[in-house]
Formats: sequence, C-alpha cells, structure tokens
Amino acid sequence: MGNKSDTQEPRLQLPKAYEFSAVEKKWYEYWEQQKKFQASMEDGKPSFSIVIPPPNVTGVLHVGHALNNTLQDVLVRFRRMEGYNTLWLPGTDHAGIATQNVVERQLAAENISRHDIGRIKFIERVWQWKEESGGQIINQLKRLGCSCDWDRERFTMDEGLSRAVREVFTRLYHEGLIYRGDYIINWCPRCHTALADLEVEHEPTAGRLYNIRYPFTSGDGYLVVATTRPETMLGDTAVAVHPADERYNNLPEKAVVLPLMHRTIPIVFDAHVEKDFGTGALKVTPAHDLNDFEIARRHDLPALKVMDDSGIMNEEAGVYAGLDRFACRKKVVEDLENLGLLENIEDYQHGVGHCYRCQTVVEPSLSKQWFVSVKPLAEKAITAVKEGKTKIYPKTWENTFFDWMYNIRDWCISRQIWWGHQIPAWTCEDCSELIVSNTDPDVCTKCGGSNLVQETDVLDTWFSSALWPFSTLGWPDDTRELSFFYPTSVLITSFDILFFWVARMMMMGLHFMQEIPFKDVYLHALVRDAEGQKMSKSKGNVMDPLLIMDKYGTDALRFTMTAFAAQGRDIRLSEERIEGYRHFINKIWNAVRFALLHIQESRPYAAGDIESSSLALEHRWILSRTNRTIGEVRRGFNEYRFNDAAHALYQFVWHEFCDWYLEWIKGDLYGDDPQVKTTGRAVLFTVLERIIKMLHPITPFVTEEMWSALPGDRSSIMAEPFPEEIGAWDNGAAEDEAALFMGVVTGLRNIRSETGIHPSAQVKATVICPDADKGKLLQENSKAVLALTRVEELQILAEGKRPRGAASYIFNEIEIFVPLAGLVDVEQELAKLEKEQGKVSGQLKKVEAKLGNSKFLANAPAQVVAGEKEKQETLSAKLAKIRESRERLNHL
RNA sequence: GGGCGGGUAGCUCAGUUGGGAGAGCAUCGGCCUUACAAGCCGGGGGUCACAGGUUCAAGCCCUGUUCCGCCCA
Repeated sequence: MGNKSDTQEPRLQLPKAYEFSAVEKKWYEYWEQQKKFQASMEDGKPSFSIVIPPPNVTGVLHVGHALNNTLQDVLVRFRRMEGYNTLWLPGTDHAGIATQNVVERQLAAENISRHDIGRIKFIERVWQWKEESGGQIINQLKRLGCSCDWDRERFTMDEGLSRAVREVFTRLYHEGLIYRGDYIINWCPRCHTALADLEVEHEPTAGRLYNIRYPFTSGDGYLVVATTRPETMLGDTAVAVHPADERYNNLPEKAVVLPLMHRTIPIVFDAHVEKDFGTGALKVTPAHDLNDFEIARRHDLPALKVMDDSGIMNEEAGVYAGLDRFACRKKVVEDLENLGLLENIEDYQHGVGHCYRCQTVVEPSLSKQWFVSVKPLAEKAITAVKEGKTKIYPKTWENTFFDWMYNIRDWCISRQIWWGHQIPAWTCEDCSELIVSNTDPDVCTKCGGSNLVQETDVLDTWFSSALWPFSTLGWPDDTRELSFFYPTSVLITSFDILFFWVARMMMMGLHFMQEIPFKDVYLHALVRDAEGQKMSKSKGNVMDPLLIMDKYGTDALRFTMTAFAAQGRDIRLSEERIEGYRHFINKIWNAVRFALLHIQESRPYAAGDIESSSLALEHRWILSRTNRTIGEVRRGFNEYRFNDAAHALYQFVWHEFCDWYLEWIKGDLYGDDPQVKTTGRAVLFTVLERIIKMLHPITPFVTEEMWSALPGDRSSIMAEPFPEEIGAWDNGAAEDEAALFMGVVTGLRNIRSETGIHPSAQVKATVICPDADKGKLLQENSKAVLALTRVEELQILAEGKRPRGAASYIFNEIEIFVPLAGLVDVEQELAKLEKEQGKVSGQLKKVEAKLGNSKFLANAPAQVVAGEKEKQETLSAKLAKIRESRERLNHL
C-alpha cells in the first residue's frame, strides 16, 4: 500500500484478470482498521448524514438490502470525497414478532414454550440468541463494502434507544396523543398479538359468499344476509338495512331470530349499509368486524366475542365452542343447510387479510389496545412535504404519501408479545389508577400505594423505528451529533415501507425535533427476478447476494445495482447482467494495466501540468469528454439518478477511453518523440486518475486496488477529492474534429470488413475531402488513421479522380476508397449504395419538407432552423456523392 | 370500487422543460492486432400498445380504448 519506489519496470505485476476475492478482504480490513468510515465533526464543513434503514436483527442479506445499501454507500462515499462531514449510521431493528418467532421455534425444538420459562427467562433467551446469532447481516453489509461508522452501530432495544422510546410514549400520552381503548383490531391467532392495519396483507382469495336466511320471529318469512365468514354469525347482534332501501320500508317485524343460536336480534336502519350489495341486508357482528363495530356503536348494540385468541370458538358460540374457526365455518354451513336456511352459495373473489409475519388469516377482533392518535401528527408531515421541506424522489410517490396521510387511521401500537419495549404504563392495584411514566414508579401517584403492575404489552417495533433518525443520535439528550447530523440528508429505502416507516419517522421527527428527519427521501424499486416475479423463499427464485459476490465480485454486484436503479421502475435482476458488469470491472482493470506499462515515474502528473489548448486532438478530445463525464456523474449522484451516473461512466470508460483513446495514443506512447510521449503519459494519467476516482463510490474495492497500484505515494482513495469539471477542458471543437476522425476510421474499417480484407493485410486508401480544413485535420492525424485501420498509405485529396476498382464508403461529404487487388464486387457495392441512398434521401425529404414549410420557418427557434439547414447541406452532399458513385460503378 | 405506474429493438430497459429513436445483453460476419477472448472490429434489427386531438414539429402534452403490474378499500 502506497510508498512505491522509482523503477523502470512496472512496479506491480498486476494479474491479467482482476482477482477480487483477496482484494476485497484486504481493503475492507484496511478501511476498518484505519477508521476510514468514522464520522467527522469539523466545524465549518457541511454535513452529510444518512441513517441506515435498520434491517431486522434476524435478517440475512437479500438483494433488496444489496440494492438499498449500495445506493446509500454510493452517496456516502461520494459526499465523503467531496469533503463533507459524513456520517452513515448503521444498526439493526429488534423486529419484535419475527425475533420472538425465531426464539420460540428454538424453544419448541426443546419441547418447551415461552410460557414454561416465563417472560424474564424468555427475554434473556432472546438476548442470548441476539448475541450469538443475531445481526449476521452486519457482517454481510461489510462484505458489500458499506462504509458505515461502525463505532456508532445501534440497536432499537439498546439502552439509549429504549430511553427515547419511553420518553416519546410518555410525552405523547400526556399530550393526549396516545390512548387506550376497546376497538376492533387485526388479531393474528398464531402470533397471538394485535397488528396494525398496515401489517395485514390483503390477498385476493377465491372464497365463497354464503347467503343465509334469518327468519322473522313469527316464523313467517325471512331476511337473507350475505357473508364470507358464516362462523361469525354466532356473534351477530343485529341485522342492518339501509333506511332508504324500498325493499325494507314495510318490514313485517323489526327483529329476526338468529339461526343456530335461537337468539332474537333487532333489525336496525343504518345509512352505512350498501344497498347494492347482495340483498342489501347486512348481518352485524360488532366484535368481529370493523364496520359492524361502528354500526353497533351508533345503535347501541352489544358486542359478543365468539372466538378466543387462538381462533377457537369460545363458550359464546354455544355448541360450536371448541371448534377451530374454519372447522366451525364448515359445521355452521352444514347445519344451516340441514335447516333449510342456506339460500345459496356463490363463488366470490375477495381480499383476505393475512399476518405479514406468518401469513395466518387475520381475525378482526374487539380488543383493548393502545393507539396513537395520528391525525394531528400527520398534518405536520403533509405540510412538510407540501412545502418542500422534505422532497420525495421520485416525485410521483408524493401523491401516494398524501393519499395515505389524509386517510390515516389511528395506529394500534400495542403487541401481545414479550420481545420489545414494554409499555411504560402501570396500574395501581389499590385504586386502579393508570400511571404512565418514563421512569419506573415506586408508588401510585394517586393513592400512594405500592402495588403497581406494569402493562405486559410491548410496543410495535415500528414505534421505535419511527424515532430512529434522532434516537440514534442521542435524543433526548441535546448532543453534538444531533446538531451536526439532524436533520439527516436523505433517507434511502424501498417504496414498500413508505407508510410503515417513512411516514411515521416524519410524524415523530416533526413532533419531537420540530424539524423534519430528512431533507430528501429516495424511494427505490423492488428487485424482482428476471421474469418480473417478486423474489421470495417460497417461490425459490431468490438470488443470494452473497453467492453473487462470491461468483462475480462485490464491485460487479454494486455496479449492477447502481446501473439498474432507474427512478420509478422495478428492477429485474438476472445473472447475465451482473456478469456483464463484471466484464466492465475487468475492462477498467486492464486499462490500468496498460497504463502502468507506460507510467512509471513516481511523480504523479498534476492537472496543472496540462496546457489543454496546445494539445494534440486526441488529448483535447479526451479531456473534453472527461469533463462532460464528470458533470454527468456528479449530476447523477446529486439528483439520485444513479443509473445515469453508472451509464455515463460505463459508456465513457469503455467506449471512449478504452476503445478510442487508448488505441489512439499507442502511437504516441510507443513512438520515439520524447515530448509526445511525456504529454501522452501525462494526459493518460490525468484522465485515468479521474476515472478511478469517479468510479470509487460505485466500485470501491477495485478502485482502491488500482489506486494503490498507481505510481506515487498514496493513501486511500477514499480521502481523495471527487473530480471537478475544469472549464478549460471543455472543447466542443475538439469533439467535432474527433467525430470527423472517427468517421473516417470507421469508414475504412467498414470497407475492410465488408469486402473481406483480412484484418492483418495492409492496404492503401484514398480519402477525398473537399473541405480544406477538414482535409488538413485528417492529414495531421493521418498517422493515427493508419494505425487504427492498418492502412499503410493514405492519400488525402481535395478533389481528384476516383480510383477505379475500389470499394468505397461515404461519410457525409467525404469519400473513402480502398482499391482492391482483385475485382470489386460491383453488385455488392451497388446494393450497399442503393440502400444507403434510400436511407439518406428519406432523411433529406423529411428535412426539406420542414424547411419548405413557412410555418416551421416562422415558428421554430432560429437554432432549430439553422440545425435543419445544416442537416440539409450535409445530407444533400452525401446524396450527391452516393449518386456519383453509383454512376461510376454502372459504367465499369 | 378508488388510486398509482407501465406498454419503446429478440430480451431487459434508458429517453429530465416537445426539435435528427438509444444502451446493455442476445444475434450475424470477421479477427488470438504487443491492456483485456471476461477481448477487438464491422453489421442487421423498432408503425415508440391502439385511436383521435393540440402543435410548424409528439415516444414525450391532452382525450379515449386496451393490456399488464402494484397499492388502498
């Protein structure tokens, strides 16, 4: 590393192909050991900060993480090179339900349940599990090259964050924004806990709609109600119809008998009922349906729970008690059928809620839970986005965000599990006082008694995640970190947790910090497989990023992720693409190997050494292109257009720097003019350094390795300033001239290829170029033309006799000829020309139509008109040449 | 049912205030040319879903149709 000595031999024998495995390991260890990722807090420097979306502590790296963290690292490394005080704060999430499930499974293997060992022992086991096997993903993020400040790694259950959680809960409670009450919540009968609305996934399910007759009390006639969950009828306490529904205007009775249960229940009139659905009569089960619950409140109906916490019918279900809910459904339907009370059964497609953790069908159920009253918090978040204080990229997500925020419902935050932040609320057993406090109370604040029992529920994991941007920086203490790094610069995450997390962070940040938690939100797409399917373990189409890194190298994976991260679209990942970008890594690797054959001096050439205006065309051109690329890459990074940055680099490095520039300067480097040689080396070195630096945020490992191989004493590339555009390098004229040069070279190559001249055969060629300046330019660069086309003699004429028996190529007004030793294939030449003529005259017609249109001339900007005129000239010159050539060939 | 996004080359996708349709991969032909065969050179390939409209000019803006995907209810 660094410290190269001066020698005439290449200082490092770089292997022919880039060998990533050892390189990646070496440099990551070096960076970590040298504390290269440590956040700096220097006064006077701007700050750039990102908090990681904390992966679940149970998590293992999947491609979504790979994408998410690659993009974060790209930005962080870019800003670090730009000289910001840069912090990327890592950590993990305690993932309440998921983690508890993991440890419960462990216990199950030992044939014990968490209830056997009790809460305290269980939580010890979870911590033990966390210490031993939790947070694997942290090492995997290191493998991915993430430059997080690992000394600041946090965990949502650690002491500081737990303190923040208590503080927030207590304050919100005392502000009246947290309350406890009986409401319908989503209950997972397997996890035995309440879930937030968001934690329920609705999956379209082919179900059945059962139409059931509810007889009037007289036994004469009946109402038909429809339900997809017949078992819930056991808990019905009314039937509802719309007050304006004519069918029910003159009902004979105001009550029906609930079948199976033989209970008389009232018919109520409620405007909520959908008249057009089924018969327009709705069974009301207040304890097991949200809408029914609300109807029941309006009509003062009782709520009757007929299921227990495991989805087993309880004693209120009469003879059905003890049956599982689905078995009960079957039995209920059978019994109704036998009683002649089943009108019919229809096939019915509807969305069924499933637990997002275990996929069990969720049961809406009446339950006493804790809620956050989110409306007042949401308003501030909406305003912050409306006013542009927080910008969402891509902008289209703003609508989704607003829509959700406007329709937000109170957030159920209590969970009936053990692993998590236990709710800081105590009930006094003596006087029933509820005490909420951020410190454990010893005595009742009301009666002074000491029989206090803490709430057993824990908080939704997302409750603590919502505080992440400030709790990780030391809140509620007033820390230096907060003043430097809050609000954070950007949050990078996947759109699917916009509501789960982003919205809630916004609400909490604004409420407790009086300031947005992040200035920008970049929502990236979901990674899918090559067929567009969401990757999932059950489908077996997951791509393991660790295996990908083993096979293709981390940098190839990272480049792929960056190149794919176009705004607003899902990513279809396939191995071929990754392989393709590995080739790119190898390409730049070999470019460096080539450069090192020629650059051996220990003194690096400085940009100032290059007087760009006096340079040869190839150098003026590549410097101008370098400049443009710098601009494009910077813009890409600045505007979260990651794919633009990656593509600009790919295109420039491969197709301009390698394909053209390196080949072009070989003549200089292998020639014997010392001045030309020195200049060539200096420009080569200058451009190469910039390329490596620009690539570094995307491909950190290979660039660090290449950087260290360059001559000169070098420390890590991480600390190098990111390349900036240099005004003097912009050179549109050089780019035009290079285009001319390349056109001629391409023309000559085309002739060779089309006429089957062997690549190693030397030929003579003639170029007829009527424009004197262009001819002069070609003359000046003729040596390079020869070298790039394997032409041994090139004649450049302004006018003259076209050679007989030559293959030709027409490049604008320039004609290129290669005399053929044998006979020219006249037919082939004519066919080629004919085709070309068709193309060109078609283009010309379009242009002339425009120029012949007075409205176009009157309305189009002068610049556009001038462009069209120029196009017309070029095309007609070319067309004339083609015609002449055909003429000549016809007379052969 | 409501909302959002998409339909561009064989495949995957770019295309940023409307101004000559692009890339990667694949494909075809030729090359071991002294950094790289994980490579080099050359070529072919598109009615920009469909139908209207606005405009001198539409892949891009507007309207409608259709197909696909996602989110919410």
